[in-house]
Amino acid sequence: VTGRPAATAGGNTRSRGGRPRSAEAEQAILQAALETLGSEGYGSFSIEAVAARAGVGRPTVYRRWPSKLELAVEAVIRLAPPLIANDTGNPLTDLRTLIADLLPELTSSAGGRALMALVTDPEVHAQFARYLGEHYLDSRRAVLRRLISQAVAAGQLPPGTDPELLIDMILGTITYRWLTTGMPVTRQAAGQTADAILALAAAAPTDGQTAQ
Amino acid sequence: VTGRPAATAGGNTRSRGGRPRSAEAEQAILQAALETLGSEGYGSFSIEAVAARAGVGRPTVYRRWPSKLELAVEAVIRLAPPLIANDTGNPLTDLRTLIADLLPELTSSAGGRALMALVTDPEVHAQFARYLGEHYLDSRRAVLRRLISQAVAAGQLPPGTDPELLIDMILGTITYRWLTTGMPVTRQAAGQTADAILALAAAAPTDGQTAQ
Amino acid sequence: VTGRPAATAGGNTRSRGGRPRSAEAEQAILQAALETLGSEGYGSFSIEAVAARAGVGRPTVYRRWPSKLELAVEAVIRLAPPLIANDTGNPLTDLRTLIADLLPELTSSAGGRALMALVTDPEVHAQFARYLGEHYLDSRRAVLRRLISQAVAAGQLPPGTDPELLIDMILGTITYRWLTTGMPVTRQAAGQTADAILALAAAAPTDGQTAQ
Amino acid sequence: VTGRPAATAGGNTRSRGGRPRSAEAEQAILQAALETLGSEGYGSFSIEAVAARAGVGRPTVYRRWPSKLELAVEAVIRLAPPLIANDTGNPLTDLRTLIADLLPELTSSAGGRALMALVTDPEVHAQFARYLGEHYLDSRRAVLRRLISQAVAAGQLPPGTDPELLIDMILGTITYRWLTTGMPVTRQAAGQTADAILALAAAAPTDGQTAQ
DNA sequence: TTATAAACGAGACGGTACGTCCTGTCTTTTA
DNA sequence: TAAAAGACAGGACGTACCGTCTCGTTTATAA
Repeated sequence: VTGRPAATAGGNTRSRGGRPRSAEAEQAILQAALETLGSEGYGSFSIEAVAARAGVGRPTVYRRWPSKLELAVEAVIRLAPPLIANDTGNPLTDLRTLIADLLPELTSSAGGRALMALVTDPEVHAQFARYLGEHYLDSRRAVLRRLISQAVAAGQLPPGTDPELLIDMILGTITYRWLTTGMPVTRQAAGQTADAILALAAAAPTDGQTAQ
Repeated sequence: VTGRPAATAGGNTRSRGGRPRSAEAEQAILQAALETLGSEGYGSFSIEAVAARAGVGRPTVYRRWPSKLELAVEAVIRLAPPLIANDTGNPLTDLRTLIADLLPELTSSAGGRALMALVTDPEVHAQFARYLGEHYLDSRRAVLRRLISQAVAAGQLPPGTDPELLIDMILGTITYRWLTTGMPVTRQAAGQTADAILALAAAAPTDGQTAQ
Repeated sequence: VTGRPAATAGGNTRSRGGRPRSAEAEQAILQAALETLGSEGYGSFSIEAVAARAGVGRPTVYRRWPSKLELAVEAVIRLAPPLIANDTGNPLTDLRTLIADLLPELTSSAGGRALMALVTDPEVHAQFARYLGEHYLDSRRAVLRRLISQAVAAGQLPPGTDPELLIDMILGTITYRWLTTGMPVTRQAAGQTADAILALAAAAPTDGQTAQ
Repeated sequence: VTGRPAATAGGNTRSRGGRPRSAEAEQAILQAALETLGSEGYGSFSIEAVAARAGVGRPTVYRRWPSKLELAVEAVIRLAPPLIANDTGNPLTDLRTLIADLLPELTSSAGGRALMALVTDPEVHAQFARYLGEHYLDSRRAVLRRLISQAVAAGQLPPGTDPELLIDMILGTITYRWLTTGMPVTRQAAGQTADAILALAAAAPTDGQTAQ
């Protein structure tokens, strides 16, 4: 893998004549892939099944994505809904609410479970962590980072707060609990954990360096 | 799955006659499974390959473990080395050192990567989170919990410290970073992250409730 | 194969001490073998199935018969009913009746089909033709041969009649038809064919040599 | 079995798209099957071995023939050489020569033994007797039937001769002897038996009915 | 317009692994 | 010391997908 997994998209390299690739087929494949991922999991996710569900020949899939891994990544990224924060005027509350909403949805919905399957799969992560970061995670972290900055500016978090560490702590802790206990992530549990971590961050000494 | 995945001998149920199962075969299978997991990853981990590497017939594997999932879990659990903490007299330092040693090894060694593959696989975690917890994770958490209690007793951490939350925060944060960045976990990075989180925990107000 | 396939029977070789072989087991195995042969055919005839049906361990079968071939032969031979001719005073009629009765039973009953499976299996026949002849076929041919001799003595068949050829012609023709058409052998069809061949034999010139 | 065992292309049914089946693969499989049948016998005849010998994937075999039985039948039928009679002007001699040549070859050559294995296997015969007859045996019987008709026309055999019975008698007798004695069928033995039976048939009274 | 080039669905190709069944051998306990 | 029970290494079974490769058809651009 070269860092850019799919030989798809672009659209600009319409080199010479011939029938162009069908946008309908592409959409149907991605949709079918996401549904299959959500219902079967990544382990039982087969190109054969995706092609069949999309009503498409197998080579039509391979023409676009060289392996089921690339396909799965693309499906999740392209079809994921954007992350949007409320704006109540209280950034810390907004952050807390966002987390409490995000994590349950991420660990239970079809697309969310598909994404978690990809993020937590060791083979995927070795090859696609950077790609996933650039095309998916970074933009979502930016939302959280902005809320944290606003909270610092509003005096709700100390000036020395490391936003990256705080993001990883909140998401990492909840995810880790989900992984190791297998219990579903409820809004309440996610909110409580976020609260506890934010409380710790808020109590950090102003002059101290929490930085890593 | 019934919570105890393998029908692999409590050893006591030698009900009636018949040749007993070969302990050598069992050991060879587990060893081969662990090596295969480490070198190939869980995705390309096949019972066929394990049986061949162990010099054993395929049915001999199936007799003990009904699927590759059960086999992989068992191999990791049974062959994992115990978690042992130093005792320098400073529990916080011991904890920091343990984390700085544990995580790099966990995310790079053969057995460690196999374990991470299992813990982070969504299908595994759904079926085996409880089993993994009881047979593997709980005993290891206990070591960390003990160190935290000692640190609280020594006044290094405030009395209200929630040990479970602290453990999840440290392990979760580092694991999450590893998963989302794909970068190897170095001793230094793990140590720094542990330091930062422990500093936050140490700075928490004594009378406040960090509890969840 | 040594000509005497089974290390069984005898009963006299109770050489040294120890638990004697169970006659019940032996009988149960032979009976189970015959039933299995009749219902499944020689192709799907497995030692495993025979042992299970007989309520016996697999090694108990192997201890007596080294392969399923030996077992099948033994089962057919030991459990086959004797061939008994009527005696109406007319040897040709007796012969005709015997054939008309024998062949349908041979090609439809459990034991009969088992025997046919053995006789007509090319691998069996190569290894066991002599053994089968000595222990089974020869004694049955003798009955037919006696009837033919009586018919010759009674002037119903010419003096030059070759009894062996006549037997092979009658049995061979009917068997061959059964094999190549797959149609069940009825009493009527067997009788008609026997009649036609006996008529040919009866019409042979007295002084001529039919001999082979 | 539907009477036509293989879904193996009348060749005309190229209904809808898709890569057509490889004629090379088909030929290689049939050839390999015939060789394996001849050298191993039907009992040890495995699809696995055939596929390997043909240099073909196992599913490629199963795609054409649902079981080893269908494959074996097809291999024998499709690759069998045609039966061709001499024409010396004396039909009875031609018939006698044909039999004396045919039977030894049938019971000793690779393809011949394969065919005998199929014809004499009780499971095969129950399912494929009609199919074998229509696609193989009938055309070969026609050659013999023609010779017999010529012999009748030439006065060498009586007018009432039943050609079917005569064919079954000759082939059945020789085959039966081969099966029950296990001795190889020599030209001489086959010729002598044919002579004896033809002599009986020739001596039948002209006005009598030998018919069945 | 008419080639031409490429995508399309369909499906066969050589393979690999699956999980099951049976083979013939070997232990172990029970009688 | 044989019997029953059952595990052993091995190997074939028939199935499901893999990723690649023809096919015959369809569809746009380029000549």
